Amino acid sequence: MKKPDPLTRREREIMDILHRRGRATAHEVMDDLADPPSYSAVRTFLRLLEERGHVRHEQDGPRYVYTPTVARREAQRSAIAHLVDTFFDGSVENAVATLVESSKPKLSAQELDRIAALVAKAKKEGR
Amino acid sequence: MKKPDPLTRREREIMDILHRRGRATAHEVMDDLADPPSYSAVRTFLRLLEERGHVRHEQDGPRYVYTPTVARREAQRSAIAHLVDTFFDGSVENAVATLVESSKPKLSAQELDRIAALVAKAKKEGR
DNA sequence: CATCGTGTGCTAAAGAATTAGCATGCGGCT
DNA sequence: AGCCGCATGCTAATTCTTTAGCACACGATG
Repeated sequence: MKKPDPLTRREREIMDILHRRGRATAHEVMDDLADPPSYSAVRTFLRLLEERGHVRHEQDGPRYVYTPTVARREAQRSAIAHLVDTFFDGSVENAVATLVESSKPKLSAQELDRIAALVAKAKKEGR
Repeated sequence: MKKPDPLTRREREIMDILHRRGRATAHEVMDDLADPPSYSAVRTFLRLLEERGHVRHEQDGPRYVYTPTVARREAQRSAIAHLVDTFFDGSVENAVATLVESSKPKLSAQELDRIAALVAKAKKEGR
């Protein structure tokens, strides 16, 4: 069972940064915040997030480096599931369509080929 | 110019519901909330969201029906952009891969064909 | 070995979000 | 007409977020 434990605005922002970077110190998180509060405040959030199990830290020399506890793969999956459900009426097809069409910079021929290959592979495996 | 005007937790939840449903009354929004507050509170949020331009209402008989002001297409695009940036390192290709692989129920052969067609079309147009 | 720089932990004040309650209006029914 | 049901608008209190400040530890440096 999961307990959603909803994140607040700042917490969400910080988690997004950690997901984007994979791992980060308090300073790095702060640098990535659009409208950062004090260093002290950032650290408080990281500590809180750790207490609630969203984040873990490891010591790197004198400082802490934080990483999300949820595996990247899992985080990706659930983010995508939420997106498809919320904005695409559950239709993966529509989501892919928008993804491919509205991506910028435009996808290169190579990328499109790789995507096509991947779709073909899914089809083969699907039967 | 855009002003982010960050949404709070409840506001985000409510906007998500509106995006999912397209349009909804206060009661319907409330029904979709996992852990709903009072009807009164829900209405307050809708009023606030309207004041800040996220939502508009039209009168339907005796009651208000709310819809997001941002066009669905736009909302989809920006949600996707954020997702790709946050969880896929900017790689549309990776996002599509995860989308196709981890979708459940699994995509049907028909759906995969349509996706392939759409990728092919993008390729043709891209040159 | 004192001092400075850079790290952490904790705490409490300031501010924003979240919530419920009350007043009010309108239409239908008896 | 009076009353009930259901809608809205507004406001104020509570609760949770968000923030900064202070105390302390450790290593490097002069």
